[in-house]
Amino acid sequence: MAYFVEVVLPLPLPKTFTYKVSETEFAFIQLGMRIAVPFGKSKIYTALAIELHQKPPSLYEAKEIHQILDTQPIVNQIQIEHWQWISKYYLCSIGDVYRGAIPSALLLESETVLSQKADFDIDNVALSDDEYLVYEAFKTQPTLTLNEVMKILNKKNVFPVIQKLLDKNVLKLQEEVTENYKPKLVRYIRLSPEYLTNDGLAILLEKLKNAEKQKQVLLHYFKLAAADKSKPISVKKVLDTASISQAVLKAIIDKGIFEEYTLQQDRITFSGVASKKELQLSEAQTIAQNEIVKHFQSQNVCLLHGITASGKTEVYIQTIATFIQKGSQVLFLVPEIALTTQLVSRLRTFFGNKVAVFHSKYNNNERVEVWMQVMQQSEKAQIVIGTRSALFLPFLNLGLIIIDEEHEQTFKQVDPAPRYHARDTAIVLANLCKAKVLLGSATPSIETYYNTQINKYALVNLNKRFGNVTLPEIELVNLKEAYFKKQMSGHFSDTLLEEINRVLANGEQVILFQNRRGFAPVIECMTCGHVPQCPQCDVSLTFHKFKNQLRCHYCGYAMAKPTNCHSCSSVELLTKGFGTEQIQQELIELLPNAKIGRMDQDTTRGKFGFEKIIDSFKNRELDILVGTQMLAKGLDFDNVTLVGIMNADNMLYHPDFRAFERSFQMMTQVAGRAGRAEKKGKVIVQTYNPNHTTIQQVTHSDFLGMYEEQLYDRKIYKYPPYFRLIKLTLKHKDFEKLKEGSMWLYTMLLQNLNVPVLGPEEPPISRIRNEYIRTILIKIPQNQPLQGVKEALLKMLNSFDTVSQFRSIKVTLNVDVY
DNA sequence: TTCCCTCCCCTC
DNA sequence: AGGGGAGGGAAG
Repeated sequence: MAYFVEVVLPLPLPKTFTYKVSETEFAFIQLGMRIAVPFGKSKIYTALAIELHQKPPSLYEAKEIHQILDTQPIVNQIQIEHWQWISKYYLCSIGDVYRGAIPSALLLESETVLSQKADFDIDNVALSDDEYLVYEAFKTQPTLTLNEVMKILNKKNVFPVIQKLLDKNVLKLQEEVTENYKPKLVRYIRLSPEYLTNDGLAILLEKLKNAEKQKQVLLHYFKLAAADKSKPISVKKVLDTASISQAVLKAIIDKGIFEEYTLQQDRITFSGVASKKELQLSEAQTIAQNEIVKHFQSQNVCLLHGITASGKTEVYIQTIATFIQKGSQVLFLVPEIALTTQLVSRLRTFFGNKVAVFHSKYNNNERVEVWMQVMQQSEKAQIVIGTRSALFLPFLNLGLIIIDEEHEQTFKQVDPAPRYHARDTAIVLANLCKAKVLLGSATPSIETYYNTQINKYALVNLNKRFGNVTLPEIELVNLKEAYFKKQMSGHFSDTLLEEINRVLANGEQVILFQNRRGFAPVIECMTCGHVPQCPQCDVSLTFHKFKNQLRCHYCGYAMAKPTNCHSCSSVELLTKGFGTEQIQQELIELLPNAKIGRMDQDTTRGKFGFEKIIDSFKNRELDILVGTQMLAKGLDFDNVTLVGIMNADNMLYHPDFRAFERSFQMMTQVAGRAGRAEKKGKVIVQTYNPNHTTIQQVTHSDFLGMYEEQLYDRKIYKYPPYFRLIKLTLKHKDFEKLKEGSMWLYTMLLQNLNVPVLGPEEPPISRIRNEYIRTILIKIPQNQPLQGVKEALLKMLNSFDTVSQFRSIKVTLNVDVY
């Protein structure tokens, strides 16, 4: 009887693959275990077992597996089902999902490594020519890979030679697959047991009479031990907190006074202790929380629409508590890593050590640790706070998923596949786990709000700001008028400057919002109008003042800032537009006494870059914080009473059906940073279009007005929630071929799909890294079966692939493009 | 993704 | 003729 295992490979391949296993292996393997398999000529991949069967494949001979890597499944059945849904819905391969879902430390690397046996004696053995060549190679290097052997022997099939060398005891095979994950070991010291008594102590002091430095170590150790009796004392801590050298410590350990020992440590630890503080909900919060609980009896998804600073977090915490009591796991998704820090400390105040964090800035080993804790349903990871990828953790007992700032576009993955939306994918996961989903936002997305209106999701409103702080007053400044009347200094209107001065004089803080990083986007020649372009992409180069460079944000191309125009040699070059860097620069000149910080992608690189800026602003080391949209995301600053939006218009006129919705969300969110705690806030919006409906809606906090208006537009212009969108992106180096191919595909789709198809369109950036780009947009009406259209689409793409001249055009699919 | 094969172009 | 690079197909 033959036995087989069906596996998923971490590659973008549409199929699963069949491997042969022995009867013992067949009995041992459980679905969800990792299995190393040979694939292709020489590579070994970490595959995942998803089916066991006894049907021999008819068209080929199945290869044997290489090795079973686990003793327990590391992926559960719910996950596999979830992945299959993702792959089907978002039109990608399950291998893509697998690769994106698993921490890469669990995907082992393969490389067959040969090394020479130490005890081999050449005189006793006769070697053939080939064998001798391999033997010789070890004189120049300690190890050889299979590929290197192939090169040395200049042939493909080197296995017979290697086998002979193994038989003749010339070489050995090293472990081909190495586990990447390494537990972290920490060195600790403790006093040797014989000195633990009072007598012992006296002897000890006597012993160290002449070793002043070592006595210091001892005393310091006692001090640390007294500070926290239960905590072990690490070598690092001793060295860090006292001026003691490694050598002194080593000496005292060598004397037998201290013992050294190591413990495996969790990489992710939190300082500070949980104070089981009672949560005080306001009346409005209590009502909202009760409503949520009530809705969860009949519905699986509930939207908490709470205005900025209404205290949604307290409601979340209270809701989490009800699930924690039942012993369920809770997943808390946030749009940005940056938001985890504040949130973690708040949640830990109530749930102590039950809170774990998972996001992409964690390194591989840290991620594996959280993965394992979730898998073992460890208490340490009963609540997981994470960004979208935390959805893929191996939950088995998930009770609740919270998605904070539900409207954020960062929940949608753009590249690489799987291009999933975390909110929608979470709802599917919750269904598989029989869990509930709580969405929260001050500015819900049109789609989500629509779903509450058709009773697909429940809706709970929270309309009062916490502590009854009133909403900030919003003042519009007409830029056109201000420039005309010369009431501007640089990019600052007099109104804004006056307010900044007033607020600073009160000892309060200011946030300035400019949704563009860098100094100035482009450099233009005053004489001929020439703007330097990227040689590989269809974009203007961005000026970065700090490095005095022109850079392409798409391919990374960089050049020194030219001193004269490359087109006409004029030296009159002018910067156009402005970013956060320039705002900061102007402020320094306008307000030389103010301390000004900047928060954008450029200043928040690194693991703790973000925290540093946030903390110094919180601690009032900074008076003014200039930043991009990062500022808009649920951060709490209790001393900010003024928010300035430098230019409301550049968001408004994005060529995107969501432009108004997004502008509303962003401005409302930024405005919400003003006036927390007891202080009333003020917001100043500088714009060329003070009468624009969206800006008026922001000014009057008119979410419903925005919703109704946008919904109407969406219906008329065929956009979500009335139509589902699939965007096809076609890329090729040859402009003509791409043009022809995209037209061909467009025509095919239009004729066969029976739904609106737009395109083929040249996107605003029509060339990146020397590849031309075209897009096609498919709009699927609500009443049309989605899967049917998707299947037809895949069929069209298949026939596109059979046309030989188009085959080399790369097509990517983005379902529910955001 | 990786590898191998084929085809084509360029150089010797 | 031979080497090198690009493009296409297959992998169990």
